[in-house]
Amino acid sequence: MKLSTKIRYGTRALVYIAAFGKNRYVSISEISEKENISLKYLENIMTLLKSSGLLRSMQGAGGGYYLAKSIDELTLADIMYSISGPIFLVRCLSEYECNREMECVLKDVWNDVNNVLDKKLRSIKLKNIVKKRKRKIKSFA
Amino acid sequence: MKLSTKIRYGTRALVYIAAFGKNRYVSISEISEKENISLKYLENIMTLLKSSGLLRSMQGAGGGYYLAKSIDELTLADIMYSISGPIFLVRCLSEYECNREMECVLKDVWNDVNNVLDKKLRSIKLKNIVKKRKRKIKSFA
DNA sequence: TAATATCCTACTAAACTAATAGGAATTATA
DNA sequence: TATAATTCCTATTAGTTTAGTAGGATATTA
Repeated sequence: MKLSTKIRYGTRALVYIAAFGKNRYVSISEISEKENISLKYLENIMTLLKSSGLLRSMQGAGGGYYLAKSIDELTLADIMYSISGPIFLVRCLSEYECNREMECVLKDVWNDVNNVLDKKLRSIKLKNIVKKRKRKIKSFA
Repeated sequence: MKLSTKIRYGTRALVYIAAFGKNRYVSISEISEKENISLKYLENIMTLLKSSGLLRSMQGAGGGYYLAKSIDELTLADIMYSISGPIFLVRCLSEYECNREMECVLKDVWNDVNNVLDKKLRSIKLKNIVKKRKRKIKSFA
């Protein structure tokens, strides 16, 4: 139940782009430097975020990444699912293969927990995080 | 974000004991057989549950395990924490070592998610699960 | 003393995580 | 038209974690 570095770094990258990438492309090298994340590793992560449609990109000098959707639309759930696939606490919630269904009550229980988690993740939008960030920076000024 | 087999098996074992272990010792071999879990592996798991105080045991022939607390008290959170240690989605929620606190807003965000998850897990008692189980078995009768 | 348990200490194969490496393709600009 | 800056693509790898296995010591009952 630990978040992977991919999810943590990926979220930071998206928050960075959301905060500093208005009307411009943000390069991996910039994010890597400012957020202190290995360039090459971040590359892998950006690829995931792009191929699941959260980011778009522009190649070549002056190029970089930009958000594919509005910051009011993108949620933590989107980010996590893009990077690690949909979250199912137990496999039987997605695939079928349990032969103990008669006796099994835990499926419903885990499903319940899963839903609570999912709902929470969906409720946290990139916009909220960026706002929070601005308030925080201000309070230090 | 998948539950480990230890957590899944451990939970099943506890539910089994809660359901069938009134006023008697339940052996690992019985649980192993009825729940289809490798005996030796289950042994490891039971040790974890015992050493964190959820189970007590009696050695020797006729011995086995029994709940150390009431089924009204034991929650999913207890079970998960006993097996895998306290759940912190990100390390900075437990240990100290982040040098980016000034800019970091994600700590609060993850903490928020963490709390929601924790609260949910604490709300699900072994008693609820056993009740659910009985209802289900009844409905098949 | 035999059978049935837990208890204890190790070992191991497979999968997953967190990177790293090298270069090809694309684009802006000097 | 070079050159620099960028994404894109394909691999490889070291380390960690997971899921399980193995063998025997110790305790208890009958």
